[in-house]
Amino acid sequence: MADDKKLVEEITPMEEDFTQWYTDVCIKAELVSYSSIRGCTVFRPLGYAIWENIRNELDMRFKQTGVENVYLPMFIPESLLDKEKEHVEGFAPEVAWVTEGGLNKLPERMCVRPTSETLFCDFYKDIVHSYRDLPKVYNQWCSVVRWEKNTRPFLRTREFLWQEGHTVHATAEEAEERTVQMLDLYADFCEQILAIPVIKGKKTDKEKFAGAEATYTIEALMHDGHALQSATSHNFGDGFARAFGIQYTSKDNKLEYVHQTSWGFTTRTIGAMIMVHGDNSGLVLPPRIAPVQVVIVPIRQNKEGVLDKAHEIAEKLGAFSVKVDDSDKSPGWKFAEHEMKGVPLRIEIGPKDIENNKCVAVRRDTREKYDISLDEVDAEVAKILEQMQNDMFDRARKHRDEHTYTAKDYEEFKEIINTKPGFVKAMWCGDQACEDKIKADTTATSRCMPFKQEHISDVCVCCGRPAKHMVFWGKAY
RNA sequence: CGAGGUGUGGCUAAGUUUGGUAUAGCGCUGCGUUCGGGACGCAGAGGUCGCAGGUUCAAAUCCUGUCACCUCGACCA
Repeated sequence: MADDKKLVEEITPMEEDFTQWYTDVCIKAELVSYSSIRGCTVFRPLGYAIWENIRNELDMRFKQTGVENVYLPMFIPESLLDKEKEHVEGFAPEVAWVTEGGLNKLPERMCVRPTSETLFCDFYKDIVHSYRDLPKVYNQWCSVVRWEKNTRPFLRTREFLWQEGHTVHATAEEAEERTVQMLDLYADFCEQILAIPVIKGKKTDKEKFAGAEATYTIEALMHDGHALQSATSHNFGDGFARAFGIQYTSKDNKLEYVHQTSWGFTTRTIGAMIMVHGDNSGLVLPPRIAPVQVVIVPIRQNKEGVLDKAHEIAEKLGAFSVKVDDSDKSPGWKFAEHEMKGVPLRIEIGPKDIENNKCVAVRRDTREKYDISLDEVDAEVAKILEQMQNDMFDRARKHRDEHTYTAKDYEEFKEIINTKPGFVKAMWCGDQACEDKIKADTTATSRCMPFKQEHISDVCVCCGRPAKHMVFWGKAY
């Protein structure tokens, strides 16, 4: 009983206080630490390793679609940021400015990039001249700074890591194709690797990116029923091209403006992963993204042969990322520790097992135990991890579906949004006034107009006028 | 920026009302015994009580000022 008490003291149960649970997991699983820089966190090895795995997998997928990586400066002169009106208005409230260099005041202040559209545009205007120069499909991995007032680990920090892809194309069709292609790529990645089911759709004008013609998004539902935008892909049309003068000569010798896109995926999605899969013992990592997939805990490790056997098993599991925990902590301590850190599979090996030529494997998500013969440990582990990955996705999808409701009229809408955490599907007339009213009345926002439209009713859930779109609504992070 | 709250070893706190040797638990170091769900014994290390003034024989404690951080709102990946 005393042991149980200690366990619950470590992490606040999510039923009690989801926000506190989330913070506890981030800190106690050693994903991040608060730093002495307000609003910025330190990525500790586990947190950064997750990001590295995300980056490696995404980068590989990008490159398969023709993406090339570049790196642009982190400073943007004010005059450059000012060139696209909507864009600068969208970002102005949250940029950090550099006003001095060395001992001298700068002639023009520069911001630390909050996003790099303007820099890419400034660059593209110099290197794009002919239709032969197109398309350019560039991406950069970097950090950006947005001077947020309220911050939370992963979800909102003043500096965060991301990738930002910026492309230029000859035609509007090609740009649109790329925008959707990258959204699909993000969605597949989230579902296959992070085991997070997502809704693909288009943002309303109110919610779209500052300066974009259209913004596409993938939206996920967290365990507490809040929505989280997990990646976005924007089609800029030729708006930025006109502001920055990015023109090329076409095959028939006409001067044309390029069409552009940008798309981004951030460390925020690590927060999504925590909030979709985690439980009261801590983090639960999908096997395909876990930095350590299998941890081997020797029992009575000082006894002759036990550690050797543990390392022997690790060697047999060479196809996976395996760690033998031979620290001098007690086995019980190790169990709790690795559960907190979300290691998908634990293998226990002790003298009794060695006698029987077996080991015990325990799944992190269900705590299901398996007796595995040492002769087929690699095949069995592969099977369990595969099953776990699939089960995690299925569970998350089931949770989302069970927390997705439909509303036909405003009373029903308000009732659901205020009492049942989750998505609400409802029709919308297309007028921003209704979005504003809904937000004022309920704090819910339009998450997206899903590609898979459904007909729920003929009229807008808010004003009763003829409906144009079915919208996913929800309270968002 | 608006409203609340908190600053005492690495962490969590007690002590502040009523001034009088700086406390506890966890963690950390060493040695030994343990080991199938957060083990135990013994011995140690570690703090100018957020900062600056002031009152006093004496300040973590009282007074003045200041800084930092947290939570909740409005804004946002």
